[in-house]
Amino acid sequence: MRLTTKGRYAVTAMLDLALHYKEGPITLSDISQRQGISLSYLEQLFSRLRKQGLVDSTRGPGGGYRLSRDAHEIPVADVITAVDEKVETTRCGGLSNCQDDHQCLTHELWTDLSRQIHSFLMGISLGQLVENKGVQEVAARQEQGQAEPAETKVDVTVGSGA
Amino acid sequence: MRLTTKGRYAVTAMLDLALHYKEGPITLSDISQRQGISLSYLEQLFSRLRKQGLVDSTRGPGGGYRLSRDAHEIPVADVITAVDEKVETTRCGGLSNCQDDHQCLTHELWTDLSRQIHSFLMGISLGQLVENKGVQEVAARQEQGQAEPAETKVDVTVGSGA
DNA sequence: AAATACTTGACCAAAATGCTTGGTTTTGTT
DNA sequence: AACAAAACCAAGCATTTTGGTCAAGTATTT
Repeated sequence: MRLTTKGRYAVTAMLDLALHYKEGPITLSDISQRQGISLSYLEQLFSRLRKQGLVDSTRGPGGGYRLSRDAHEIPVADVITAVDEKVETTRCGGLSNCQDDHQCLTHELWTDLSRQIHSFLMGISLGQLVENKGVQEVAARQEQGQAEPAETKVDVTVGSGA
Repeated sequence: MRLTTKGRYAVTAMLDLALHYKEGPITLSDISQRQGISLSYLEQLFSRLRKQGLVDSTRGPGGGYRLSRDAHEIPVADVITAVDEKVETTRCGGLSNCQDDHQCLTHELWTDLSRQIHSFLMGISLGQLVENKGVQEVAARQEQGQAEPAETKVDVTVGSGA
């Protein structure tokens, strides 16, 4: 599980898509302007995202991209793994290159961690991010504006709030 | 929070250090041979790790590196952030470059996620990884060898096994 | 037909990666 | 004192990845 700027671009673009879900197909030009990502780089990213079935595309005038399913059904992990090709160059992958136990063991420790990170990101959907932030926005507006009924307060702390 | 191969090398090396904690100072040559990482690359990484106070060094013959504190006191997040320089080129970081709400909002969504990942990795220590794997090793040996009392069976599935 | 907008592929400069080389210091050992 | 083992340091280099440009398509709607 890698997490580079490339993945960030992809997640950002997908979040943009989630935010404008109701407006029908969104063009890459729109995303490019709103998020400050070059159009052609977006094209590369969305080529991958489409092949992974995360987005649907509509061609022709009025066309664009749409999330293939509800934002809550799209884990962040899927977006990230879609854009960076799996070149998981594990040193002792195919070959039995590990003489002593140590190399294999440490390697396993890493993959163990990697697996944990992956399943953590599988548990976070685009929908959750949007919702969390949406709730926060509303809460902030309520605090600034006037004290609305505080029943809508929701615990949105997913991590441990560092 | 980035998560690249560079961070992986660092974590792997630190895990190696944790595993051989009792043997006194560990030389980079040892780590290089065991983990298959080039010596000079290790030097670069450990320069950062030392400056961040994660390891102590001893020079001269018989010298080497040691974890500066117990492996349980070293979160994985610290190791990773130590080695990749913070070039967090946030587009609308210092400048008020965000015209419309959308750009800022999506940006916030990303940093929100990034924060969650960071705090998640703050919750995992090198010691935990070693311990988890240690338990697994023991369990595996018990299964392979002979049916020992099954009370020692422990659920070590931390992720969801993706 | 024409405009729109996705698709594909080649290509490219800049940056990061992982490593090499060649030192210098420090320090224990002989 | 001489030597060797190790940490330290810095310049440079080949490769890959990033992020992007350019150009030539193809499909769809108006």
